[in-house]
Amino acid sequence: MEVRKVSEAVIRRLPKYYRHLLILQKTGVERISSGKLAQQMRLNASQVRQDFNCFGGFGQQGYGYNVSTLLSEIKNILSLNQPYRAVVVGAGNIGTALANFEGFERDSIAIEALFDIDPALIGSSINGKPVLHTDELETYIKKNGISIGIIAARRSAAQNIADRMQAAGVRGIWNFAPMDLTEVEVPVENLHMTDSLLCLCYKMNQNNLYEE
Amino acid sequence: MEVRKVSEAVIRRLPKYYRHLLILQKTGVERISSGKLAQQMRLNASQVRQDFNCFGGFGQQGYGYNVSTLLSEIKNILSLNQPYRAVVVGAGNIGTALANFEGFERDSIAIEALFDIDPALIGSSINGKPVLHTDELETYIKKNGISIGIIAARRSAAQNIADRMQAAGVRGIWNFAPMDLTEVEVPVENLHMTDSLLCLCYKMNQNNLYEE
DNA sequence: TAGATTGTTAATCGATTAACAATC
DNA sequence: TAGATTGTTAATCGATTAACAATC
Repeated sequence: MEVRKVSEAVIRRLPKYYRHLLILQKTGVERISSGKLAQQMRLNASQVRQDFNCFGGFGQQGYGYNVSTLLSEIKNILSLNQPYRAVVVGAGNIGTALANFEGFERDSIAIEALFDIDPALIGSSINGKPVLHTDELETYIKKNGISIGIIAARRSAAQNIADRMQAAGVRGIWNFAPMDLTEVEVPVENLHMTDSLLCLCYKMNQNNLYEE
Repeated sequence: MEVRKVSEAVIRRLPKYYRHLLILQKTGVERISSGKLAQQMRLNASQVRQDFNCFGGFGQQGYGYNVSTLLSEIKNILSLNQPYRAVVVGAGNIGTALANFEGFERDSIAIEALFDIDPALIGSSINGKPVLHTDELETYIKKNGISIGIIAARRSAAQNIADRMQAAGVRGIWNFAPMDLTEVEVPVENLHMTDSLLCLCYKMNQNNLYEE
């Protein structure tokens, strides 16, 4: 299975396929054609086939795709067959919400600890996860084989945290701080909540009909 | 200022311009060229000019763009010159984080109440915002002129909530539930946190160099 | 005026969609 | 075998980038 440059657009669709296939499997659907899948997900059948063929052909002419096979292939493409250990820096609203959220566990992504500089928080725990002083970040990452660093701190601290996470050896950074990190070699996924909300404000005031 | 179909890609860049210009203004920068702005934001100068020209020309040949003017134009494009009242359905992790988050207020977006069906939560308040029973959703939206509905409930409830929000008159929906809403006429912005995390997992396992 | 930089048209690049031969 | 549907190539569409005349 030879993987070439996969476009960002394709990558962003992968979790959607994954989600949808999980539902299909749970519903007991055994096979699905690109046409049906496209219809359900509001995509184009050609696009679905093109997407899958970025990673090799998982289908069978005249039959379609076996849901379980496809699901496990996509799970594999997303590298969800290995566990991930994560830490969150910033035990504020977002950090707390993430620590309380159980949904990542299905994908074997476990938040193991939080870090903050607020003395009132240090030593406490959130959903059973310890809140430690940010000074201990590097040591903890190294000692516990943490591969994902989550930045849920204020903007002004984000770059420094990213640098330190990277130096300590994380393999990826999930950034909630509303800024673009620079000089980071590991992959960064930004999740800027406010940006999304502002896009909504924009769209709310366009008189375009939102009905493709 | 004649506005034609603005592409999704352009729309998604608008909040980033807004954010960056806010910083420039705060730093006391008075004017900026498309070239400089592009460099700072890691975009292309032509792209920057094209983007702005979707909405009319805000610049001046030989000078560039006045930061304050440009900022206020973009603020205007994003329709941030009006206040928005919002409610959140689902007073779980995400709902609580949103209610506690003060960052939206700068943009005059105020979360006024939360809704849930858990009797243990109803009657309480989060960051001064009441948690009400979801049965009261429609009444509240109508009575208080709520324009944004935020869905932070579980997947299985999301479509129903969306339908009810829309019927009650919200002008836009911000959806955190991991599913695609259907039959909604008002604009919907999806924010699927898990999708973003899964994209990170994908990228963490590609041996591409992430260094454009 | 000369230099800088926009607004805008044209060229390029990439992603989506269509078409169809291969084949289960 | 006939029908269905993939994998894949070709066509189309749209977004990004380049180029440059207009003009401050």
